[in-house]
Amino acid sequence: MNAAAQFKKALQSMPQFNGLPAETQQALAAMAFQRHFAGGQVIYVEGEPAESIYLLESGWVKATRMTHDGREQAMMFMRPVDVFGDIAVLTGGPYPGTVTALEDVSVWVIPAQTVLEQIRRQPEFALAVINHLGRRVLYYLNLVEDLSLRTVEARLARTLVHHAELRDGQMVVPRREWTTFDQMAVRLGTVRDVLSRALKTLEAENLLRVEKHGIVLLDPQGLLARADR
Amino acid sequence: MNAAAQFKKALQSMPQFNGLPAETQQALAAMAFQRHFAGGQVIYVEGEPAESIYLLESGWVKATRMTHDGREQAMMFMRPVDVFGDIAVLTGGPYPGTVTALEDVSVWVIPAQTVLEQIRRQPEFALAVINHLGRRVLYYLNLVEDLSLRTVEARLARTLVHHAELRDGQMVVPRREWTTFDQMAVRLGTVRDVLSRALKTLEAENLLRVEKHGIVLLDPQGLLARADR
DNA sequence: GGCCCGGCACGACAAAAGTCGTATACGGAT
DNA sequence: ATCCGTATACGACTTTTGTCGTGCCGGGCC
Repeated sequence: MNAAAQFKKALQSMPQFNGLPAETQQALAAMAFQRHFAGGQVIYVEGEPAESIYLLESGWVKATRMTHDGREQAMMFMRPVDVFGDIAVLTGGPYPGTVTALEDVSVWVIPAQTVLEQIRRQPEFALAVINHLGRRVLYYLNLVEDLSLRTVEARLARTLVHHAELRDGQMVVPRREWTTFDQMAVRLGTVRDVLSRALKTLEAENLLRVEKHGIVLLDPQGLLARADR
Repeated sequence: MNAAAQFKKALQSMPQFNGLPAETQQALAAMAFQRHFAGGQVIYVEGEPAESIYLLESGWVKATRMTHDGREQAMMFMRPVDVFGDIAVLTGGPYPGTVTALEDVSVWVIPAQTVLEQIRRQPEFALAVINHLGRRVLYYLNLVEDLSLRTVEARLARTLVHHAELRDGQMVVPRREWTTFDQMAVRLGTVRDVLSRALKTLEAENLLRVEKHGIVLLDPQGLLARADR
């Protein structure tokens, strides 16, 4: 499969960008090129001028912000297929956060100009972008609500249930190589110690069990009950 | 001045929506109608199906989310001229938060259909909407960072400096009728007591002075120094 | 004037979140 | 096997945030 075809396939696997006009797909594919990053590598840094949009084809990344004193808050964790760098390009500003590869990733890099041009040209594409941005806002609304109105324990319970998968009859949140407690804490907007405590608390109540390959949710119902407050 | 002209004037006073194609302005104006709400009145409730976008012409409103137990977090405070209800319409879902009039307000109500149609028809308009949504995301990124990485005191210092106006040689954050400590607390994502304490602390350090007509910033520099951490 | 009520001050307390030091476990490199 | 670095465990402690009760103040209203 040639590069353009591979790119289109990735693009189409995003619900929002499925069914775009052929011309748009073609135009984007023509200008996109692939890049690879190793785990831990920084893809771009907050404040850097935005020259391109990224389409995440494989591997996980995180977008974060940091304070001068080193505390980090994850804005998003992303997995294939998702887009990042979009906000900066579409508002004409610098990147608003830093994106780091959590494992080996491959991305498609699309020049900002190409995207903006297609938005002008293709109303369907513009609508898709609008829809995509709207979802982003919804996501952040939820994040704000979470951070402001819920305890770490509640956030934890909530995201666990949300990310659980069914594996031989059990609800499990699988653990990846890069899923350290530190990373989980960054995602929840806290620090490792606090996360660890919350996990212990829930474990003590037989709501879940922490194993090396993942976190087994023994009582999803009970967890949901803890997901408020 | 007739209604359509008045509407267009309001629309143009938003930087993002200034310079839209005449056809778009006309189409929106043709379908827009005006409504008024008294202070304290709810304009729409979270979860309600979204049938229209609102253009805020006069008065302040807040968009909030609440927990079952009554704690409230402001997503945004808005003043003329701004738009709300947009996210729901553009993503095709229900309203993601509740909007309440803080004082007497007048708004223009624009049917969802009209907006979506113009987006399809006018690339310029689509771009403006995209830009607008991008800014929304940036705003929420900052809010997330604030809530997660800063103390109430730092958030307070930061928003005070940010909203201060110069009045006869002094930096002042004017106080409106509806600006109770409770509302300020909702904005900062905390409760009145905590806000009150933070205010006292800063006052004790001669960084500001709380007066009935507003909060005087005695030392904006010093406040900025407290705006981190 | 007297009354009521919303808004706010203040102090005591409780809970949640964050910090720190030390200790243990495990996996990979030498 | 040993060494070493990363990840985690655990307990003590501090800070921040949230809650509660009481009480004061000032404005509107009868």
